[in-house]
Amino acid sequence: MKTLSENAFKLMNPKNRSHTISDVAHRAGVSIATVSRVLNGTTPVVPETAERVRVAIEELQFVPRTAARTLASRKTNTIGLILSEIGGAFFPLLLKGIEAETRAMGYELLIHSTQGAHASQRKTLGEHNTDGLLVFTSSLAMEELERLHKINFPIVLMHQTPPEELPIPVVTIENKDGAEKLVSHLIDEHGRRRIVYMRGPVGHEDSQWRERGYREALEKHNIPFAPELVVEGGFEEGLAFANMQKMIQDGIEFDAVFAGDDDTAIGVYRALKMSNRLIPDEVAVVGFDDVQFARYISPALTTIRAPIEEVGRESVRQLICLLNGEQIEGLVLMRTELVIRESCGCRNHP
Amino acid sequence: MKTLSENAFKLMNPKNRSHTISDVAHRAGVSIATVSRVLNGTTPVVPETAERVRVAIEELQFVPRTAARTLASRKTNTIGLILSEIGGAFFPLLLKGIEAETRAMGYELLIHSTQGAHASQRKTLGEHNTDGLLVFTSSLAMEELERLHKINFPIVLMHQTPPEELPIPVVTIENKDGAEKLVSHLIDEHGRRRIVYMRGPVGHEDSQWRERGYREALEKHNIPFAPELVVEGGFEEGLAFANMQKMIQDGIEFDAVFAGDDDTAIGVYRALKMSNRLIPDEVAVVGFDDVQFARYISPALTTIRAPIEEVGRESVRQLICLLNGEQIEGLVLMRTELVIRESCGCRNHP
DNA sequence: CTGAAAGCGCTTACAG
DNA sequence: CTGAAAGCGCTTACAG
Repeated sequence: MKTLSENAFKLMNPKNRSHTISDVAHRAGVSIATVSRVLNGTTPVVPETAERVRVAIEELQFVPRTAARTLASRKTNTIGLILSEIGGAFFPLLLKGIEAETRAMGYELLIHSTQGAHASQRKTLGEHNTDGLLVFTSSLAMEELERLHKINFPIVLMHQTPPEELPIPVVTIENKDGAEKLVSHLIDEHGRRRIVYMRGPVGHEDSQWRERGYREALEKHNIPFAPELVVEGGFEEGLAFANMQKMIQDGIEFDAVFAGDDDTAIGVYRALKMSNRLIPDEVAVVGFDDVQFARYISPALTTIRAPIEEVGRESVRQLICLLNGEQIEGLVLMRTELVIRESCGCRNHP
Repeated sequence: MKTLSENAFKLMNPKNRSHTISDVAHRAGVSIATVSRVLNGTTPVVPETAERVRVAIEELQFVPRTAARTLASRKTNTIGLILSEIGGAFFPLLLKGIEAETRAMGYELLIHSTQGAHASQRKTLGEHNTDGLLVFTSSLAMEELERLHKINFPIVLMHQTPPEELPIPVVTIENKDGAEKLVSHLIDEHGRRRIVYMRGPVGHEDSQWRERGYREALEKHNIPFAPELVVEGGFEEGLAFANMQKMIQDGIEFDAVFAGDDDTAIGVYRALKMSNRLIPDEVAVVGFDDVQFARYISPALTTIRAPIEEVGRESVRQLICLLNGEQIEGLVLMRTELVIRESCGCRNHP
């Protein structure tokens, strides 16, 4: 019979190092292969033996080293997330969805932002440390994307269509449809006809689709497209403010503004208020995204709700299908939803 | 002389597997030890040899497997971040700081949220996959914290003091000082004397410090503390709204509200507006954090700016000192700053 | 159902 | 400055 102190001694770690699988094997009187089996449940093990192993694991507080597992199994069990900027109002939602689903699927999440100047540094995320990549940025060098695609490395893009020669799956939202609903609402319900579109940065895919939705809404209502009504808002408050102010000074007439996103709407609000134009009476304003502050600004912003968190979850699901060698669809379009508040002219605020 | 196709063939990977260090060694005509040396710069290598190795690495697009490195070197080169919730307005700033600094220091970042029900599952972040942990949540089981501390595993806590028996370093902000400045401003500049404090959840450390600052400001101005003026706001809009409304119905008099954080302030705004009390004329309102929407709500919120991003950066720095075996201070308190806008009664909005 | 052994792809004393 | 070899801590055919 062991005394307590003997037992305590056995539990100590002589080299002051964490225990390994062979410590467990010794303690349970089995081979390391057997320990590995009960750890992974890969092969049946006699119940009593398994129990002994489990007890040993518990007593030694054994946790297998990830690196050793990865090296031996050639699976990292890790998903990499590459994104451009961590700021921004919708980023938390995206990450929340990605984190939750990654965890639920039993994977780890490694994240990298490409903002800052470390782009040219040594490889960050790739085959050497992940099983697959989620890419939410156009700043991942095209050649790197090409290389990864060539070696058949699993990738899922978010909010961005790949070049034709690289058929990489995409998860994104119904930008065009949402924009069309929004602009149609302004026309149908509020009789607006001179509607400004404050677009995002040149080449920004979300913005391009929103512009198409804008144009389609005009067409459907037989309103001619007026080029002077499309101005850059940059998807940011400052530029939106400046350019809105400029339009006003230039005397361009309009009775509504479709801000490219909610941040843009903030700039538009500021410019309109500064020149004493009433929102929504004189100028209706609508945004896109439905970020947190949309309901708090005054008047509360009518906008499109994008299922950002769900985009995150779905991207992970798609990627994991890919990892499992399953065939997946090339494009997942998530539905968007019109959220009516006050800034469009509707008064029925809850 | 090699023909192009011969060369191309050599570059191909027969087993359709990524190249390893020995592929590089063969190609450069050296041992794998030498390749490792030029890779890590650990030992001097003759320049011409090093160059040949570099060329081979480039040609084969060789990237060393992280797992193999980790296993051999016993260093994961990875920092783990454990947090409770990913939502919330200040989370992006925190993560941004952490990510940037982690990257700058040449580490990887593994993140885990403890929200959701996977708490009891197998170990997530620990000695088996990271070199150290950043903990921003009280939900990491105390026993796990104890275990890690016992094996001398590097940990840095954020916004939370450890129990006395676990001297784990902490990085947090000057809550008390900030609150005191804020409340003193209300008293000195705006003559308020019946100031409500809407505190956060019971046991929330940030809230407790803010309450102390509140009390000290009162004391300094010889204003007696009135228990009925401290109510729970829960650090969330909904509860803040409900309890503010209740105070008003109960006929409790007050001329200012120190909302525990900016989210709380939103709820306070809503309740005050609903009962037609003018902000700031009848009731001054101030928040804490200075999240994005603080400047956009109407009237613009006077609040305390907390250097969240810097908290993130500093935590990483502290942790890495710990990893390097350096001694660090037990507590880092980041300074907070008063941001005066309109809701306190000051009109000098930029 | 179980064990002995090879192997995953690196790093790092140890010699030379 | 360089190489041969041991070793990091697991998984996984292969036998039995």
